Amino acid sequence: MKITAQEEYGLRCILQLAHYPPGEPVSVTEIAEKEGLSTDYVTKLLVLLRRAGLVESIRGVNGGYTLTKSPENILMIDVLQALDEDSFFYHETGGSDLCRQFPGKLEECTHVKQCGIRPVWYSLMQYIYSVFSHITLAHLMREEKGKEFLNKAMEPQQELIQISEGSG
Amino acid sequence: MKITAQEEYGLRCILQLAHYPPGEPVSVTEIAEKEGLSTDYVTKLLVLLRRAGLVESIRGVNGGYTLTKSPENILMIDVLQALDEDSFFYHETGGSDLCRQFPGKLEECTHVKQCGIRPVWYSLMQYIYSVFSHITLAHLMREEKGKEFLNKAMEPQQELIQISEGSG
DNA sequence: TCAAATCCTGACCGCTCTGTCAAGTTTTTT
DNA sequence: AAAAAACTTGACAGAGCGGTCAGGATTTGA
Repeated sequence: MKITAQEEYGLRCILQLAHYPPGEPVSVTEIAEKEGLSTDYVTKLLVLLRRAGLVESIRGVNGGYTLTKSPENILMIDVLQALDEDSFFYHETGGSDLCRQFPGKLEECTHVKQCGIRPVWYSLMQYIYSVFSHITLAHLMREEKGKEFLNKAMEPQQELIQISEGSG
Repeated sequence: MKITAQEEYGLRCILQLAHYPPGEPVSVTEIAEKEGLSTDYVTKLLVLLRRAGLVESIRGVNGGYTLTKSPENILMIDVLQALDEDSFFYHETGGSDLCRQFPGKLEECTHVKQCGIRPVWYSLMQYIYSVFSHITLAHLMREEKGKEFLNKAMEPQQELIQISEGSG
């Protein structure tokens, strides 16, 4: 299980933008310096975020990037999805969609009917999706200042699957 | 965020072994057929599991692989770690270890002192680690038979970080 | 109008991951 | 012994990811 570089670095870049007043564009050069990344790479990441409508660009001298919404209204889930369309937690259903990524070569995935693994992935996926749906850029900024919010965000938001823990 | 192919397929293979009585070796050929994978690939996966001490091999005609412990005593966390040493959730500390994977080029990671992102990764990591530490191969087999156990396994096992959810 | 600052885009290179191939070793059976 | 069934190992090819490069377009300011 891996976090991709695009997710990590892209999230850092958009968080940099959140530190500036709305309407004040921040140049790629500045973000790159602050994060220790190349300007070309930061550009690539911001393009992904722009295509997702999370940031917008202003060209020419004194141009740069700004958020399209206030940090309170930008969800971590949307940022991560913009940076990796095939994220683990981004599968709409608990059905065969989850199997499609690792099909094997059989006509039908061996596990379609009696799979013990898929429900685990699915529950985990739901949980992660829920957590990232409750965290905004504003939360991350508050966390930077030591104002922890995570305990609340990490609480499961729903019943997942019926309990039935018999003896060993 | 991604689940690697090795994690997915390796987990499936060891779960196949769990379906057989202890001491009865299962050949690579048989597992490969059941999962729709090539024998060479299944071999590669089982070697990883063997090196981690989770399965053992018996050579020669009528040989194959068996579990080294009963399914009740094989944890999903150990299987996944055997299949991907660099898993997201397998970082011992919440310190700079988590940053080391995505350092950027600065002398010191920009985020060492005031990082709003790392605490999120760390909390999530702890949660996932905890979940996988409570799920055994026996659980997965019960799940196959429709005896759900997941709700209990998905419950957070500990306080994560101090609550402090102020307004907006 | 020219230079500078800035964003835009696609091609590209190297590395890791995925999965295969090939040659070899061990054990059983006949 | 010889053949067959099985595991062992390392090399390797293709695809995808991570990150760079080069050339172009837009805007501002002198």
